Amino acid sequence: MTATLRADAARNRDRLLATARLMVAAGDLSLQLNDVARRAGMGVGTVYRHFPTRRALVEALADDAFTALLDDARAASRHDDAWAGVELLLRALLTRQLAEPTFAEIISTGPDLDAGPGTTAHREEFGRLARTVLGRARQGGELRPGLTDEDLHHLVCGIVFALRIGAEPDGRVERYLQVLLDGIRAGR
Amino acid sequence: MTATLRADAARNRDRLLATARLMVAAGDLSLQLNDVARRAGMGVGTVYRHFPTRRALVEALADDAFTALLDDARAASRHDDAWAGVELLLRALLTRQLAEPTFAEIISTGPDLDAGPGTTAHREEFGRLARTVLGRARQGGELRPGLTDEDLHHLVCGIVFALRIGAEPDGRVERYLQVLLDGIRAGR
Amino acid sequence: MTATLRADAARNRDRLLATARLMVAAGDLSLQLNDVARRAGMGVGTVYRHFPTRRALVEALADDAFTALLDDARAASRHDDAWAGVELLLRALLTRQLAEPTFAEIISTGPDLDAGPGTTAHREEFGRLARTVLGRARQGGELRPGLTDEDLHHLVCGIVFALRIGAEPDGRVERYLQVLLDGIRAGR
Amino acid sequence: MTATLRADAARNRDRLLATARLMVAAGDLSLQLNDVARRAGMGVGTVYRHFPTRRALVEALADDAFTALLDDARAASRHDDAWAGVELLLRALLTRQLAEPTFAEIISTGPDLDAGPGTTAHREEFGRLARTVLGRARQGGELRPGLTDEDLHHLVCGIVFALRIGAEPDGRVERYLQVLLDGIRAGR
DNA sequence: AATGAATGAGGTTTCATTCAT
DNA sequence: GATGAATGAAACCTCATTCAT
Repeated sequence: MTATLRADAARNRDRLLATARLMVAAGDLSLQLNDVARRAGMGVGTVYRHFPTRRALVEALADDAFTALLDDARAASRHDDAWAGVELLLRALLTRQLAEPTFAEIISTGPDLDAGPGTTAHREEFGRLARTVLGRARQGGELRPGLTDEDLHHLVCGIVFALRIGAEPDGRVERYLQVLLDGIRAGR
Repeated sequence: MTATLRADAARNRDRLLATARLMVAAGDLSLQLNDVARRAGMGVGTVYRHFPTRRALVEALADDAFTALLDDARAASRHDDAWAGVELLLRALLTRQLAEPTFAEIISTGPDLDAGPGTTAHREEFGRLARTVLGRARQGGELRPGLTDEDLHHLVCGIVFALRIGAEPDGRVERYLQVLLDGIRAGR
Repeated sequence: MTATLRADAARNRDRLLATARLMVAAGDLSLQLNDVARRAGMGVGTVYRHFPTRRALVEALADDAFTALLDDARAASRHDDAWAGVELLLRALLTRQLAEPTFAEIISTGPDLDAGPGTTAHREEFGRLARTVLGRARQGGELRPGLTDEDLHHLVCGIVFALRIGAEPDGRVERYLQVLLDGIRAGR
Repeated sequence: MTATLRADAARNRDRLLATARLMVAAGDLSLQLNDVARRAGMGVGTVYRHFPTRRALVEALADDAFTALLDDARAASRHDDAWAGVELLLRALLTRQLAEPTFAEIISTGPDLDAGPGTTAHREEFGRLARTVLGRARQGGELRPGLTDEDLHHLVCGIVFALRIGAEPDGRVERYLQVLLDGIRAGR
């Protein structure tokens, strides 16, 4: 009984997430809960039960991307070459945002703001991994002095923003990323 | 006669702009027209007469900054040293946005979107000046190859975005700007 | 479950229609939706949910009258005497409009104009029935030649208009109707 | 001095009337004073000075038609044949309204309603003339008994309304007028 | 747990009229 | 007399959220 209900609920949740993902993919980042409900063919109440807030829905949508980023970051932290690690880390932070706009919304926001526990945990874990990766590069003198971990985080988010403006031709991603990497590399 | 009347209208317009500026300074970028009216102590109709649209108000607020930027850009285009010109240009584009968030909103948006004629003219003029400045640097081989004028425009807007995230301590502006300048400079 | 809920919604809809009918009866044909909401003691949103447009409300109000007219027209089309059928038809078209001003509004308007599907269907059905009734009279040579179905429709609406002007004493309805009937009858 | 001013004022008044006539001819019967002012290239205040009310403007626009109708009515009253007089009168009442929609608005309204003195005088004069014309026909037994002067007035306005509905092909005016004339003629 | 109708605050917009200049 | 900016009530409509069923 309860089991069946839970299965139903889980199915609903999945359907909601799928619908929301479609909307985001279609360029609708507003994710108004009424809207999501209608397109998912459910009552608004159901949506509010699963995601009491737009933010909660966004975090749920972003979760996979965040998890994937953590994997990337772990790989980066295990890389032999410190600078290669930095490059892997930043590239991952960049491309995960590009692939999932809701994740960009979450990650380019300060840590506070009524985030769910999962998001907060993810964020902290990412902070730790980034510290590792960037710390190695700093110790090796490969990272331009004066740049904090937050600086790099923000700069990558800035690149994401830059890429969102205007059309999306050619190799902008790679081009902008190289600009950033060259800009943050120590020395000359 | 008409002059005096217009003086009144101009005074109202100025008061509206001042009120709106206060709101922006207080962090309220939404600039809802009825809100502006209430805070300025005027009837809604008056606001709508002067600024039929939020966009119109934003453009009016941004106009001074845009004009100032054009001056900066002209100065940059006259600078003896090509690279110094680039630096002046980008620094101006950055700091004018930081000083006036409404200007950032206008300038980080594509050229189309129902912009007023003044804004469009400004934008075109800026495009010309930027072409001059960046063209010189390109010819001198000082600019990283492959970067278009638009790329640089977008990258600066990205830096603005990066700076808006999180608190605003220390010399972040200078730091990020240097990262950008180093990243876009040609060669080694 | 859903049934009960819908019962509620239906009750609200009915209350709205009743309120609107009172307003019309009181001579207020403007039927502004916020007004209706206030008088019905409901939120505006509720009204807009049921009737997204003044037009939708008017059509709903007119619907009963329209249905009744169709019954009348069917009866007229089955009458043995062709001319009696014409008289029944026109009298019904006249009196239904007098009884329900919103119906007069709908029926005296061209067929196009964003009408709901119900209204359009009614209108078409009425057109068919009228064609039958008037066709019989024409074939029997009882209808003044040269008058189209539309002419008669318009003339009846004109009589409605004539009756709306000035006070409403005596037997004006009957008097004007007889003028019309004599005017459209063939021959001498 | 005052003379010059008056000349100016008169010119303004004429320009306003001309503008309003254009608007009416273009199908805009709303005649919002703001609108008229803008199109006439004058301040609203000027319009309000000349025509304190939409109604005042409408009456001014209708005045010529009303005067012309009085001439027609006088001619009708002098006609040898009583019934021909009736026909002239009603035809004039009909066609003057068709030619000048503002006149239709005035004449199809009850006599009271804050009408200006000119309009009231016109209306009374028309009433007298109509009484003469129709009285003669009644005495000759040519007018269907039971029809009052007001009835005929209203019926003609009804025909105007009927003609306004739908497109305007062929000889609708003549057709509807004949229906009316046959309908109101006495006997069989 | 699911539903979706109801809510109503609050935004945008129009317009007839006034009144300072 | 002429001007037209100012007014603000009031219409219109949307939307996030609640809650009865």
